[in-house]
Amino acid sequence: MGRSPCCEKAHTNKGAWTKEEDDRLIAYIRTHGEGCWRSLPKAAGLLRCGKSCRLRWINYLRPDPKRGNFTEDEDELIIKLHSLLGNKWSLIAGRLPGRTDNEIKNYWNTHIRRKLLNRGIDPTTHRPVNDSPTNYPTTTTVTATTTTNNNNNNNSSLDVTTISFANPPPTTHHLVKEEVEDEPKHNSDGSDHRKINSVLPEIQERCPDLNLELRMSPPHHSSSSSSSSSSSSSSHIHPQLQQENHYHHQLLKTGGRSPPGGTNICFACSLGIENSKECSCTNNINGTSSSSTGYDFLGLKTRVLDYRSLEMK
DNA sequence: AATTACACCAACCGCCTCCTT
DNA sequence: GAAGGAGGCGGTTGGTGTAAT
Repeated sequence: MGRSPCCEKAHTNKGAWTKEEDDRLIAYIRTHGEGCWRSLPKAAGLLRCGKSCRLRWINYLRPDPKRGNFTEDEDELIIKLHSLLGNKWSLIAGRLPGRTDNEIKNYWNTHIRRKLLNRGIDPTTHRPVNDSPTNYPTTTTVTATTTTNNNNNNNSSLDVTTISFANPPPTTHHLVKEEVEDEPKHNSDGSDHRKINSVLPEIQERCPDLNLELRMSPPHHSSSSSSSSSSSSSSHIHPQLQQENHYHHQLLKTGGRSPPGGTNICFACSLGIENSKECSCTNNINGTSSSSTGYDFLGLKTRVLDYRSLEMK
């Protein structure tokens, strides 16, 4: 009946981890690296479930510069991401460097929910609490309207498809209003924020409360002129990588907006699942996947599970 | 000072997805 | 293509600390 348990429950410890257990786990992973969580406890001499080891490592033991209180910027970013992604804590965490899904989930449930309720916003729907749900369905009935534009003067004639997932609600939502008010503050560098912004005015007029507008484009080739700064493939990559840290920092300041150059990525990449089979994006070619160079529709880094790239010291 | 209520968060549980055979 | 295993994810629980009465 049912699944076999992931471990021998009768012979495993539960509850809080002791210092000794932590030390053993750290020592083992430092020596052997992550992976094979099922066999890890036995190999490390731990009476713990493999899942428990994984959770302990990811959430608390792995090297991580960021612990402690969330900043106001992070708050707002989480709210925005949650309005777009829902309870996809791992995806949200992937866009908050140094934060874990569990941490964000807990923080959401204890702080942000209350914060939104105090603002008069339903934390689930991100709409005003007194709005009737019958005015605009929140789930399932997704009306995807697509429009295809042949892009002006590009030789590649990029087809950009805009998909609208939300019905137009009757009232203005103040959360989005905040975003609109914030918008001009961060355009001083002349970067390609307009790629998003050019779409936003109409969207926000139609659907000011929940922006699920996604831009889809054909596979982006390195020679495409969509990247205004450079068209050379390999020489184009490294400067972007060099700017990664800068964008990570800008991310929290801007609340996540398009990077300079406005890289086109596929829908899968935009959701941070660029390695999935849904990915039709050629950013993956030559190992330069969008996880290292791409940005999603918020202009946020699409790298997921950043901790994997952390080196053991 | 004692008791109760509340807030926080680490950890567990079960389901889902992906990968391998 | 099917089955099983392993890892990952989201929801939930339970222990602990703190504030309020």
